[in-house]
Amino acid sequence: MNTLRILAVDDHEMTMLGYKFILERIVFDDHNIIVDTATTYEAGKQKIEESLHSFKYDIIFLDVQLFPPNEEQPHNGEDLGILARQLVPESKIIFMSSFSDNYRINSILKSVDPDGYMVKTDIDPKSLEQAVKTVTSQPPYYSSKALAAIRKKMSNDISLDENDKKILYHLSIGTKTKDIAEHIGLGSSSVENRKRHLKSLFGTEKENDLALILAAKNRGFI
Amino acid sequence: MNTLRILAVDDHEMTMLGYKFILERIVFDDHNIIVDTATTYEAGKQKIEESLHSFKYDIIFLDVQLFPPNEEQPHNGEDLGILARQLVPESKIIFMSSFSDNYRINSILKSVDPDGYMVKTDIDPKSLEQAVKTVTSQPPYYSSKALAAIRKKMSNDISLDENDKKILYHLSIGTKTKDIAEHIGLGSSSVENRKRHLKSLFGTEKENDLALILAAKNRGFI
DNA sequence: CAATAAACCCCAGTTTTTTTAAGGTTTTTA
DNA sequence: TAAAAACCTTAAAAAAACTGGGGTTTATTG
Repeated sequence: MNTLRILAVDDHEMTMLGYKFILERIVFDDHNIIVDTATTYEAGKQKIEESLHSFKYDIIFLDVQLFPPNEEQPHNGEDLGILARQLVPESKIIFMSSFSDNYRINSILKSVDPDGYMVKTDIDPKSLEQAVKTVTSQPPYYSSKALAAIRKKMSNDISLDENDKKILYHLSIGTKTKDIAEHIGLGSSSVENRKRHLKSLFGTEKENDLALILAAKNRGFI
Repeated sequence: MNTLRILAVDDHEMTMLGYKFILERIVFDDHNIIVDTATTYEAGKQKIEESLHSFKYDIIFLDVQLFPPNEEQPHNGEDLGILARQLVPESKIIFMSSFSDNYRINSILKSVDPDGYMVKTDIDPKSLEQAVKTVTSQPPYYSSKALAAIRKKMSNDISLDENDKKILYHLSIGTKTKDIAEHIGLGSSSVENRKRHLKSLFGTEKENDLALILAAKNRGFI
């Protein structure tokens, strides 16, 4: 009878409890599942550090958004994921995110390369169980909506450099062109040129920024 | 009692029969599953065209390799997929491939964007059933090894243009540098430059082509 | 509604990147 | 051991990207 140790980090106490309840009920070979929980970056970090010298977590569930989306966020789930990868590279990491925000998904898949990614609306007892089992035997596990986003990205051949991606992202959150120029260290006419170029890539020449943003969203870039 | 119509195309008669046997046994709500088969591009094409004016196939399974890998291949599974997409865009297409050849996977995901992709060694009654169900309700379905390849691709931030990809591909199949130059319409010193550039991107400076190829394979480009 | 700011467009000059050709050295192949 | 291919360096040409300026249009805002 082995023990499968899971750490779940989510800022909502109640959803945490839900996860714990479901996860510990999973029947998995002759495994005994124990779930630790944390609701903040700090607490999560501490749990992981403590585990270093005793048991190590087999699976770490991380909420991307560890704060209400207004206040200053010193660290988010992505940071914790990067940290966890360094400290315990053998632990499987599964991200949970409320929105299927492609830009975020893409970014996390690159920075952390988690063993699993679940969009919250896809999460239910069944998918959780599937995630745990898949991740331990043959990762990765991506939930249905995550897969749909990944599919979009894989199926289009537009390749953008970092600056183009940043421009798209900033456009989508309403940053002004002149401020975008500052952010990425380019002159504003360069940004204008790149925007024109992007619009031609996405087939929205002569249209407004909204059309560009929508096209980029459809293709999985934002 | 609905009918779910499936077409399976694979050049091996016996595996075809295996698929048919398994697929028709799937219990799926109150669906009745009927499987048509074909063993060549031509036969597959004909079945699809015939279906246009009667029933249409809900799912089309396609083997990528429709020929023994030596002879001249006028058309392969990928071509048939592209054709099927045009003729019956509402049909779900699932590719089956013997090797988890990343270049091929990437190429098919872009050209056809199938609703499913299964590496043959992943295929068994369970995964077939899973594929059929997932693809009809919330595509896509990617088998375990396909997912692993996709994960590699998503998790690395090297972005190559078409020419670089082609160079990598040709290197991997042993095309000579001077011939590569012809193929992609560049001078040979450009190809040499690009190769140097690629080697630096993949961290194999000053090493031989094999090292580059291996690194590119590991990152999911070939 | 007017005034201001931002966005947009076009141009011309500059910088950077990519391609190319040529000549010589090393490695592979036949 | 020749011949072919690959490789490297260099310098020049070509292409692409960036920049700043000036003028027009569109949005914002007081």
